[in-house]
Amino acid sequence: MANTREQLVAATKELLWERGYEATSPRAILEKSGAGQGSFYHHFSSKAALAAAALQEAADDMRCNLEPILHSNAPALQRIRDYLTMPREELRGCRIGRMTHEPIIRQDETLRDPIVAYFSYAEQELATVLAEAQREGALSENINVDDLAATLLATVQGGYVLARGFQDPERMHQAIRGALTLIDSIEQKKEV
Amino acid sequence: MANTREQLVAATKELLWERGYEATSPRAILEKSGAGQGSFYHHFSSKAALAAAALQEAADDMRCNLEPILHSNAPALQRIRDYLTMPREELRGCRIGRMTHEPIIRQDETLRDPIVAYFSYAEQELATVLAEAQREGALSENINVDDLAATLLATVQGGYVLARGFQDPERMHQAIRGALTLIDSIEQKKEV
DNA sequence: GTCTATATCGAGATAGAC
DNA sequence: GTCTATCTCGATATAGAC
Repeated sequence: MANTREQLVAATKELLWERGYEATSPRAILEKSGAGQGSFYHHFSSKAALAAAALQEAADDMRCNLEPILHSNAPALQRIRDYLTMPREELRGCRIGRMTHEPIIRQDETLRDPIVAYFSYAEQELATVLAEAQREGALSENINVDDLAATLLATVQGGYVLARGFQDPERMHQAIRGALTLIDSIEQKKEV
Repeated sequence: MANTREQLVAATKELLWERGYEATSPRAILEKSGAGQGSFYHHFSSKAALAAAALQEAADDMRCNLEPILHSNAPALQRIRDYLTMPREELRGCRIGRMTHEPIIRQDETLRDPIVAYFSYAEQELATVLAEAQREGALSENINVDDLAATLLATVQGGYVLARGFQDPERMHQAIRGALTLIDSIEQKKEV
């Protein structure tokens, strides 16, 4: 079947999310995907190659989730709030962010590429929307939008870390609420 | 030697920081510590037990680093800034935070305990200092200090994630700068 | 393209001598 | 308390038939 390959990738996406790279064995991938031993190494040269394909897909998925939120019709600062409050699987962690501490990604460029690509995209997009907010007069021109974009991204990533650490989704919500409060505080209200 | 145990723990602390739990093998611990096979299982019943001891020490170390910064003579909000800008090994990641995505911590309470303890301590301390800032008149009473404490902690944890993802320490600094800007923006200056 | 068999290696732990 | 020998298992990959 031509889509055995797809099933391998799909299974790997799930397992990488749940367990990370180190803890995901070819055996587990075969079981989850229903594929056989031979198929694995026919379609991919190694576990790392399969993981790279899976991570690439995961990053693409995440971009697709982000895109409509940051490009809606809402005022720019509202889109930032929408980003912060979009639904997340707090306890599963970020599919991309959770990979950053795996030893492998320091050695294997192809595995780090999707991570860099996603984070670059997200930071860039957030910064763009923040710049729009400045043009709309909702945000002071003194704010460095690149820095703030990084802060927002970090808050979300750190929110996952806290939620995982405490095994409690509320911990991420708390961090997000704090960020929302800060956004509220610096918003420049229009005269009425 | 009585301190073979200590050397096992010290080596494990390093390896956990560098590679995490899954990727740290007993073999590597033995090599790094210079201890022998027998010593390992004499002093500890399992890899998990040794890791728990090592994590506990790491968490204690981190508390010791935090304590003087958050209890200095500086004004409360300055102590918050000092926390944000304290030196960090950006590319190594957080010894505690990096563990949160390891599958094992969902099952093993003894491994999650030091994580929960450290994060609880940090959030609590940050919230206390923020409340002091409110009493000093530097911070609006409208701010929920628990939420903001979580946000700051998350920013640092997320900063590590970004720095690791990009393999670039500057990414954490960027996130921190954004947070500092937000703190500046909400600070209530005293009349002169 | 997929299957089964097989190979190599290291992980994690135990046993019993010293 | 430490050593060496040993055990079992799974991770990762290869080989060659179908």
